Amino acid sequence: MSQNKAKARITMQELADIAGVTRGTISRALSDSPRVNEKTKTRIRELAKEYNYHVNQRARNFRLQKTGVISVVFMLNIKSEQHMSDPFFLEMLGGIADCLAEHDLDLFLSHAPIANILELQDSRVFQNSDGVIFVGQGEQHSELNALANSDTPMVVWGAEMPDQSYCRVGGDNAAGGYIATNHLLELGRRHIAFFGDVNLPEIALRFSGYKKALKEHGVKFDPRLQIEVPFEMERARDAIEELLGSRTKFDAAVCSSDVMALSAIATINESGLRVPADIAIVGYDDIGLARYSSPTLTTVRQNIRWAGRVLVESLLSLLNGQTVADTTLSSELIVRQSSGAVAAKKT
Amino acid sequence: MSQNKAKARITMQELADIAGVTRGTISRALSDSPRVNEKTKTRIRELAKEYNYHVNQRARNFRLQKTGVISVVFMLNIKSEQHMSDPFFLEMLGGIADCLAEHDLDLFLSHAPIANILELQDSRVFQNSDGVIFVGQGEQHSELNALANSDTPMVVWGAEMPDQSYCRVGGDNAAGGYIATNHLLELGRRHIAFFGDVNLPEIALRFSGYKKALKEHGVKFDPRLQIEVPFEMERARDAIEELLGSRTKFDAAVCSSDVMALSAIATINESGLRVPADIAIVGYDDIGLARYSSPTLTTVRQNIRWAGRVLVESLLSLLNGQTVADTTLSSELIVRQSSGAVAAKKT
DNA sequence: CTGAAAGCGCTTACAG
DNA sequence: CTGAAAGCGCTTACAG
Repeated sequence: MSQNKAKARITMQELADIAGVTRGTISRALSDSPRVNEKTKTRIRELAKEYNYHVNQRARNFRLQKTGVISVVFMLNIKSEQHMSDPFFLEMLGGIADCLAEHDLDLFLSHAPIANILELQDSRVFQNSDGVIFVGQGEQHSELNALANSDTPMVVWGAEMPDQSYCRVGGDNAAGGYIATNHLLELGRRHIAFFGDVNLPEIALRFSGYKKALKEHGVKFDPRLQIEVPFEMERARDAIEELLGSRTKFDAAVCSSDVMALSAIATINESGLRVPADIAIVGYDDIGLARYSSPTLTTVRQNIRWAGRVLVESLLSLLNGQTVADTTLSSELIVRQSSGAVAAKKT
Repeated sequence: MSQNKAKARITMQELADIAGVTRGTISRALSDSPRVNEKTKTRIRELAKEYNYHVNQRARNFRLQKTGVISVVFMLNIKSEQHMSDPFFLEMLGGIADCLAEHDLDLFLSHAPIANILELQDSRVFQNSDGVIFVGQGEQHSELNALANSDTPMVVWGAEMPDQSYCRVGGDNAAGGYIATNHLLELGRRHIAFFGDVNLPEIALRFSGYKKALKEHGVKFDPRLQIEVPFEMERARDAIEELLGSRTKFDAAVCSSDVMALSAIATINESGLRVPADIAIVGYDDIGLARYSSPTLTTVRQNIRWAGRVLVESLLSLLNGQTVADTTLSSELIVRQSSGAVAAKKT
């Protein structure tokens, strides 16, 4: 803080004057260079402490032409009005932030929904950081490719894509969609809806898993049960209410996120039906709240916090000039009450 | 991105050479200084576009001795293991981020729980930013005072304190505690528990409101019903289970956050009791999820996103050298199902 | 209206 | 082992 008067920050030159050496020596001593005398080092370190001197990191970073900052861009889907406050994003952010902190890196958060990420190229988002983590692909896979091809150090959370130029970390979405659907089929459900926007690559893969499970169980896919439910809560309600009102028969739903599942449960309850007795629900993500909702949520677990760590470590390797392979995190079904496999302890 | 080869970034000097002027003129033209010829300005702007030149914001900020960054420090309570992923924090972060974006400011997020904020003085958190927003006071009111007294530009979300040197924005906690308790009393509840850690200034004020309401209704305060429930979910469950196991009679609870309330509801359900029939619950904050839980949550609304904006605007005024008054946002009771005032549409 | 020059606070090859 | 000097990419008084 430059305005800090009480503990006015001293400059490297000033410390050099006090120590009777040049800035170069101070700089080397404080970065523990082998090329400076141990005695001098010790003396300088002590003086630094005494005068409360600390290297100005901004000047250092500027000189070094690096920022010490990693940008995180959440690819909020504009159409579905997803917010930063979506628990999935926030848990991911937590994992990323913790891991960056361990590496002594700062986190720059890009906020607003982004129409075209290529426009970010000239913004602070890119200029202020050493690399970028994209969470989600939105519908901008080709733009992400373009960025990666222009040598932007970046890593992307999302679905595996053909012709993908960027380093990707993501869940096994096809398997996730499959195990969720399979679980419901094994519980005897036959009219299973799929809630989610299949224009998003991850959701499309889950949808393929859903169809595969149906097929294996000899259940014919009913297109009326594929609902493009948006991630945003209010709009999710509307979509689900519409389905309920349509009288299309369904006894279960595979949702694209836990938030969507919670929204579905609330909407279903209001219509007078019960979860899981009338309609069984499986979520996706296993956000912290999933185990605390009523009923508790059966869901496909993505280890979100760990995913955040993998994203960071992958990016750092990339920045170190290493080649980094994609990572696919396995998907695991967490069985709780909402799918009807476990008896709810009264309700 | 310095590594960006495909669209190699051009420097101001290079653009100056191209334009046949000096850097000074480029600088002035691009910042729309009245001291440069309109024709020259237009020409330079066009060249900038043609050569894809954009002012290096980091050099600019360095030169200007400002960062264009605001730090946000969440005063996570270590004891109660509160996480960044707490929806309250995240919604607050959303409000702050949106408002900062409008002012073209970046957001630096400090992550880890902080034992002593004075130690932050020499970290990047402070060095990398023009000002700091603290969300919560934790138990470090005097340290916050010390920081403010050393001229750190800062603003704090929290409770009004005597001898407070910093600019504060916060809810009306005493009123909030009062209206929550009063609501339950008017519904006929008489054994109302208070869940929360009264060592935190905000919670202490809500607790005073709780006691005031009890007194007005002639209900004697029962210390066994004041439970130091931590914010963290797992630990909240433990505390609530203990109360349930103790057989201390209670028919309602005022909670210190919605997350705590959701935790309480889940715990109560598991014990075989029902909300609100057996135990009525009132939360605090009105997080997004409050209206989607089952039962939906009666809660004391804090307009969190707006609060984020007020924090930012207050800090910016401070940075402009203005004197900024504290802000107390009013508290409003949002009545939903969990308090038993509204009939749940079946359960 | 525009140029020449200093300087923000560091780091690091180059000498010695 | 340490110093003198250049330079990261800008902005802005000071001249003219």
